[in-house]
Amino acid sequence: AVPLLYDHLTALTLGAWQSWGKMRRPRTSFTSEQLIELEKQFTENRYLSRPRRYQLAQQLSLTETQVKIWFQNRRMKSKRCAQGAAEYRED
Amino acid sequence: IMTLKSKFCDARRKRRNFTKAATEILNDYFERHIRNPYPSEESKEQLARQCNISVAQVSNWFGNKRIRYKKSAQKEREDKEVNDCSRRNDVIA
DNA sequence: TTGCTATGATTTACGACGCT
DNA sequence: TAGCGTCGTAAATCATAGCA
Repeated sequence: AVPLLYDHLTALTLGAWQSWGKMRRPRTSFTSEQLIELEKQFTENRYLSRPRRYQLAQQLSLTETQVKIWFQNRRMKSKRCAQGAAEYRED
Repeated sequence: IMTLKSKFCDARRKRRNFTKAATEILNDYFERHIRNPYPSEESKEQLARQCNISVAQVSNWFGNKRIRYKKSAQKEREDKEVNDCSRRNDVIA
């Protein structure tokens, strides 16, 4: 089988990721302003509608995909925290 | 970096290294499954019990181990290449 | 005590697969 | 088929533990 340690480095390198169409976006670090607003919106509603996603992306200068993925990751994080807390109570 | 809010609810702040015994168990599993170092959920649970750490910590450990193992292997290959080149240059000179 | 490197945890970005 | 959901992970980065 050998799922071969996924290698993006070979494909990536230098700022050439946009030209080849299907390359992974380099990991960017969101600003604290972006994070604060994303968190605020997340507490309002854990799921995004298309209009809200578009508006938030515009407002924060992120792509809609980045906002969508951020919410997906954020939901996973909140789930991890919840089950971590549950585990702790069982001790 | 490190904004006020995250400063207090970040587990990075209070981490401890795992015990030698735990690290040995994890490393042993990794070496024995070096061709496919992806433990199943059940294996993770077993390792977690043996090491007295959480399943999430086992996942973190394997994630870190895989990428760092790969990087060290890459670096070793690069170094070897450089060595080969300079050895060839020595012969030429 | 200081400065580095090792190490555990967290953060972006996807691939794979699910469901509608 | 499009498209958003979860799950598991790669890779980069963070924060600090721990050692020379």
